[in-house]
Amino acid sequence: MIEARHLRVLRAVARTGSFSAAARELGCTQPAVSQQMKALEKSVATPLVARSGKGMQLTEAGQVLLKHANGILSGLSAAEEEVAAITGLRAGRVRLVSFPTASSTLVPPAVARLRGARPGVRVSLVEAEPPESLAMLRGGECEVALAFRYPDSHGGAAVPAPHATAREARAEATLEAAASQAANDWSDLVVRPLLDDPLIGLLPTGHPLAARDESRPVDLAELAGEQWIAGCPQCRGHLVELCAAAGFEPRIDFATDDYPAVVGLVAAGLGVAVLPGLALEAVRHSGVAAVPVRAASGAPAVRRVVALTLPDLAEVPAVALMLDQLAGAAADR
Amino acid sequence: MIEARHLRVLRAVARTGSFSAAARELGCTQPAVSQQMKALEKSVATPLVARSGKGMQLTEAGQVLLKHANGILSGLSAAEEEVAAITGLRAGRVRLVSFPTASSTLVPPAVARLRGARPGVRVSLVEAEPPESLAMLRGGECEVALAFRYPDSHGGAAVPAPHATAREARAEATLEAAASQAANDWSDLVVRPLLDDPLIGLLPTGHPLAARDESRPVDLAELAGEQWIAGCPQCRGHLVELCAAAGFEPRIDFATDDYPAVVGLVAAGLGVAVLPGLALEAVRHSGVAAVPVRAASGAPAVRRVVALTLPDLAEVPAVALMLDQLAGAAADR
DNA sequence: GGTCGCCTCAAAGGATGGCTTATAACTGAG
DNA sequence: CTCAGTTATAAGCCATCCTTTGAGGCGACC
Repeated sequence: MIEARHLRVLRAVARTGSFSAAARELGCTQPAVSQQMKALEKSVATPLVARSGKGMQLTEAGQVLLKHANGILSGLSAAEEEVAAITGLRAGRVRLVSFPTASSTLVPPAVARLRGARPGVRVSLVEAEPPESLAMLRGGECEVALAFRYPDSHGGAAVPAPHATAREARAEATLEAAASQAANDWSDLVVRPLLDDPLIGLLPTGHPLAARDESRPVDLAELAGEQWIAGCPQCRGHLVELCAAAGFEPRIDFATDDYPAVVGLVAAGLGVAVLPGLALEAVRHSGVAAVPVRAASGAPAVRRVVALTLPDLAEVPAVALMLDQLAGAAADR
Repeated sequence: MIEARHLRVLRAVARTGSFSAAARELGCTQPAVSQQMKALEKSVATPLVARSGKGMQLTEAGQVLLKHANGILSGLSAAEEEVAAITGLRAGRVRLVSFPTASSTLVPPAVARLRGARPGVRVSLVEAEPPESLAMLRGGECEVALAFRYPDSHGGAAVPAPHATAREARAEATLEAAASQAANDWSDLVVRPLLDDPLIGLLPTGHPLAARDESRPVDLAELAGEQWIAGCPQCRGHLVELCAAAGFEPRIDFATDDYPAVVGLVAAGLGVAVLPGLALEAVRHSGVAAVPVRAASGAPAVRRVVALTLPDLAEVPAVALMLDQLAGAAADR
């Protein structure tokens, strides 16, 4: 088997016309060159250099090999160069999958900053909700997935506790999570927390609680008797959990993942709603009152927005930079 | 530094989609593949494969490297193929340098046989006299040189005695040979004897010795009183030596390396000549009598025709085959 | 839920190969 | 003949590579 190292030596020998000079050019000793040439001649089973006293010439086989060596070695250095361009952020690609509210709020400034700092890095964006986006990440269809989860819910721990082995972590997750939520197991992923997105209660402007100071949180229990308008299926599930913790079951008459529709329904006085803060940012919410919501525990209800990637991909500079820019954009709000 | 071995592993991994399958394809164990991939990732300083549970995908850097790997490895195998074609005598080239009388007698059948047996081997022929042809051989301008020497002359031993070191051989040669004949030192070459070319005396048909049985040799001393027509400078020098050994100095009135001219001069009765048998084969020699010549020692006078090559080149199949065919052609006469 | 088969990784041992230093030999020039 | 430059060889050191062995993770199947 011919090795690239052999061809480098052959080229140096051919260029300099001497083993010693080739050794100096290659930064090694002359016997090393001599041995490499001998190894190469053995691997092709034919002499490559012919010596006669002073001078040395390549045999025909040597010339043929040298001709190929030039092309092969230049191809090799081109490959190194191209890879170096990717690692050096002069080139590369990051495919991002985001859920809708993040792609209209967090993603644009992060992508803009990345493109400004590293114009060579191409960023593409696809929208998908968390269960599907994780499948895309694990399936190699993207490098970074934005997702969210509700802390202390059955979706899994936001910050997984350290475990001696993944087996233990898995066993623990099995214990505390339902089988149907195995898709929410992020133990095999790199989780980069971005921000805790506060849940905002939407009330019709005429609602009694809307008259209070808007900065003063509303306890979920205060809305026990209301009619509810729910968002996406996952948000709806979480809402039910939160309300159960607060001691009641919400009466949900409308459910839609179209946030402007939710706002419109609330404004029309058809019920109250709880939406993520990010969702509210992208929607005009005139005609409704927005107030922070406190969970049963007394802490503000939030959903945790995170960026996810595969452990291997976390080492890729462009991916790490994307994560950094997303974290920066999240910190800026 | 990326090595070809790394790329072979990468390609196998990409093709099979699994380290184990790649190991089976490569004929080694799976940890070997794992280590090679790790080494490659270290050498390019970026991850190349991303694993997520079941599947594995190449990272962008991995895809870039794979794209180049295909070209590089195919170039590598093309190089091996082409070199193998040369060593396997399906291709290759032998540049032959010959002195004129051999190129018209020995060379044509030898080349014809070689081309018949190995049509892929290209043979080229250039004519040059021995001192120059040896310089061409040592200078890499040809692979095989045909030359001749006169045994027991000062040109050097026809079959060099074995020496412990080339230094000793050189010292010996220095002792017994004049400095001007250093160019005839063949101790650094591979010498393949082809044939002993008998020297033929040419006499005018009216010459008294021409009337004898043509198969009966003529002693050189019998021609002591003749006028002489000499051939090429080297032949002329040797003639003088032979005559000196026989006890006389030839009277040389004409000297030309044009053998037909020599024959013509002899036929015209302007003198006698001694020509190599090979030279006579290519020249019409009507009008002259050709008789074998015996030297002062009583043995037939001959010149030894040999094929020379460099030790390294003697290992090249095409060169070795050329030498064999030349020896065969010489043996056939 | 448990077992089985497949895949991957990690660690340790042995073997191979590369590089280096040191030495000897050869060539050409002065 | 001596000197400078080059190449080949041998011995020792070290890195690398490959293997074996064991463990853990994952999906499939019972």
